[in-house]
Amino acid sequence: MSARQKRPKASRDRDLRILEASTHLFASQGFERTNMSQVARESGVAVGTIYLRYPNKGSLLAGVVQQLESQLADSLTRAAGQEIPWIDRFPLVFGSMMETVSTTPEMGAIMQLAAHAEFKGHSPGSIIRSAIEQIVTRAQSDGAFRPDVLPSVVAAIAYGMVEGAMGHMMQTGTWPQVYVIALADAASRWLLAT
Amino acid sequence: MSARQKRPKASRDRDLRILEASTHLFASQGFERTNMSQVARESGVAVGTIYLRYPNKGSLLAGVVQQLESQLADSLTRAAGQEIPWIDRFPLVFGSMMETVSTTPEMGAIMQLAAHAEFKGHSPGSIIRSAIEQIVTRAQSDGAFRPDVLPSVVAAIAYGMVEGAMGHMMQTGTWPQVYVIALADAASRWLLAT
Amino acid sequence: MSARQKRPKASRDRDLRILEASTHLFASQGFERTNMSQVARESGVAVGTIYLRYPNKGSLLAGVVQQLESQLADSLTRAAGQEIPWIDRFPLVFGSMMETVSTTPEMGAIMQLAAHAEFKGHSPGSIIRSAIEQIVTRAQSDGAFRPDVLPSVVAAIAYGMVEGAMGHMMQTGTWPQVYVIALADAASRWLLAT
Amino acid sequence: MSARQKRPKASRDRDLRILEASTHLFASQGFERTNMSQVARESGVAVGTIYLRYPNKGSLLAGVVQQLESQLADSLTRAAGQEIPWIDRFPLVFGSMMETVSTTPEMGAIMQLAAHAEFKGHSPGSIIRSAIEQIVTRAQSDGAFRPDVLPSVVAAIAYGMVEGAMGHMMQTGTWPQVYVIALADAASRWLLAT
DNA sequence: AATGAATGAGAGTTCATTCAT
DNA sequence: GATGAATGAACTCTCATTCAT
Repeated sequence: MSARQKRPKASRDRDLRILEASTHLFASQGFERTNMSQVARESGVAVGTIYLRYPNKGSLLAGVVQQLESQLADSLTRAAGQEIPWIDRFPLVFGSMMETVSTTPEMGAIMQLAAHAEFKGHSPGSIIRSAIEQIVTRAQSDGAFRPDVLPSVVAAIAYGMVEGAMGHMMQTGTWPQVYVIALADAASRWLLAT
Repeated sequence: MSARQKRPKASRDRDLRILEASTHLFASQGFERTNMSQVARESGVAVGTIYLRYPNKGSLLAGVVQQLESQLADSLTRAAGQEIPWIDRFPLVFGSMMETVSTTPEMGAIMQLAAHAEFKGHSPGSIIRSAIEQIVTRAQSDGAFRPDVLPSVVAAIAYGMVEGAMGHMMQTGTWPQVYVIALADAASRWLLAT
Repeated sequence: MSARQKRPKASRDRDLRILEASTHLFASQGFERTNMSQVARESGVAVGTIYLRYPNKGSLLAGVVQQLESQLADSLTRAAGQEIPWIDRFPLVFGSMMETVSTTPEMGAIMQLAAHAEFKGHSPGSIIRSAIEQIVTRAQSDGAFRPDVLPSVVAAIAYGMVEGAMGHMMQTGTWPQVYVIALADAASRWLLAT
Repeated sequence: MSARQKRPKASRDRDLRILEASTHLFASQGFERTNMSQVARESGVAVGTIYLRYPNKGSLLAGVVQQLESQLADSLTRAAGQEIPWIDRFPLVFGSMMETVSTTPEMGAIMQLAAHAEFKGHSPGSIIRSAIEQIVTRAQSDGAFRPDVLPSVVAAIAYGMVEGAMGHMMQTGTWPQVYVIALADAASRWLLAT
């Protein structure tokens, strides 16, 4: 048992360290200014080891982006799943996102870099947009949201709203709550069935 | 007089050709994959000539971004200045933006690259956000918009909405009008004074 | 006895598989483009196992070259040993060489790579040249060949003739028999005692 | 005049220095062990400058090979053009080749490396073979050579003879004259019309 | 004896920038 | 002002070799 697990564990540790270091470096320096030697140094592995997991620099970024997007999509879906009136759910949903972003400062920066990555089948932001789309669809079938809006278009615009708020927040340092209120306000008036 | 003007004219032509070529190349290939020789070749000038106007590659991108943002901000401000009820102005405002973007295909791509540029005093998107902010402020003082929303926050979120729509449109190829309707709908319900 | 032989047999199998795979890969891709992982994969052994037999990549190539040269030298010596008039022996000798080369397509390619190998005591081609030299010496002492030619020089030049023919044949795809006739013709006139 | 020639001259000097250094390095170390930094250092130019003339390492070797082959083909053609009986021309022809090779020690080594190069339309050795082929054809039409041998096949085999002699000479250090005599002897008996 | 994950030095190539013309 | 040949630091990626298991 210990023999069977020792290698995989060390291996997973390495993987995590590589991903962490990449996230940090890509976020703080951007894609091009980050080089593989830096990632190796910060991960505590050799350059070649990174190439054992990721065939090239672009796919390393893809890994980072996917991980962060999944994380954000999860917190989003969780917040949207609570059984309380939607008018009260909105602040929680947007709050969870803004909070995830403020507590994971890399997230905002990484989202911007997505264009570089080699995404195998999904483009940047698509994981999150798809999560939003599902939430909207369900809310419509529950009769909570207006039926005359297209979930995919709502998802695209709502994702943009959050990104816009995120960007401004990170630039100005404004208190997140301000955006949560504004976002929840906008979304309620826009989407709730009357 | 003619002597004084002849050169400046040729000079301005050169400037424009450099900016056009850069816009095209940055948009289609991204920042890093575009090199100064390409820009020189497409502009019909020598590499050194570009360096007479722009101290480095980053500031060339900054010039491109600034030009495009100003263009977008102009069309936005013009559309928002028409003296018709706001409920009818919204489709025009968003329509003008979406149209500018669809007819200037470089615009969407360039916006994404902004992170690389050396901006002297204003960060990417700020020209547009600032235009929106002015429009909102004026609409509030006219009594047309709810007074209880912060113009700067509205500007950030609204800018995001358009970006989100733009991105989705460019990815899926959906007809712009779909987004214009959705954006105008969302904005009216969110912002108009009741 | 069976216990003592079982392992050696498996071991010899492994050796052969490594040599076969190397021959194939070196011949088709060249020395530098062939890497040890490929050899390991095609041999069905681990990388480390190859290093148990061959201290480094160069000596692996040396092994391959030596094996092929010995094979060619054998067929040469066998053909030259037949008890028929030399005038009839020449076509057989050159025919056997050209045939060995055409039926072992790796041979030609491998000969070219020899420069890279770490040869312990004999340089590329020397096995074959030495076989030719012996044949010439014997033919001279039998009174069949002119006595006024230096066997070592004849060997060098004759080896080159075959190589030249081989190279041309592989490049142009000409029928081997054409070269066999030419080679036998040249050699008879050059070497036979009158 | 001086203004028009100054740059090209400096440029041609550079080209020559690059070619010289490459020839020397490829010959003494082989293709893979020679790296572009070494070539740059020995040429007295920057690495990038080499890439201004040759798009990659392979084409640099191609340039070297072509230059040397042309040189050898020239000396060959010149020697074969003298108006003396063929029986006396052979020693001169082979002598010129062996001499070119002994005085240009890189030549032998470079010939072996040819496989790596990117040849635009002609494969290694083909320049020389083609020169030999022309000589044979003319000698046949002059009635000096036997008409029943194929010039292209003779060229391939004769080229091999010289290569074999060259290789042996360089390995054993034997006096070139020994090979010249043997080669001329072999060629006369093989090719001359009786 | 056999394995194969890990290593890291070293390679070829690019390209922003300079400056003599 | 305009040019573009020259520069060389810096990058990503490869792969022979090792050694703990």
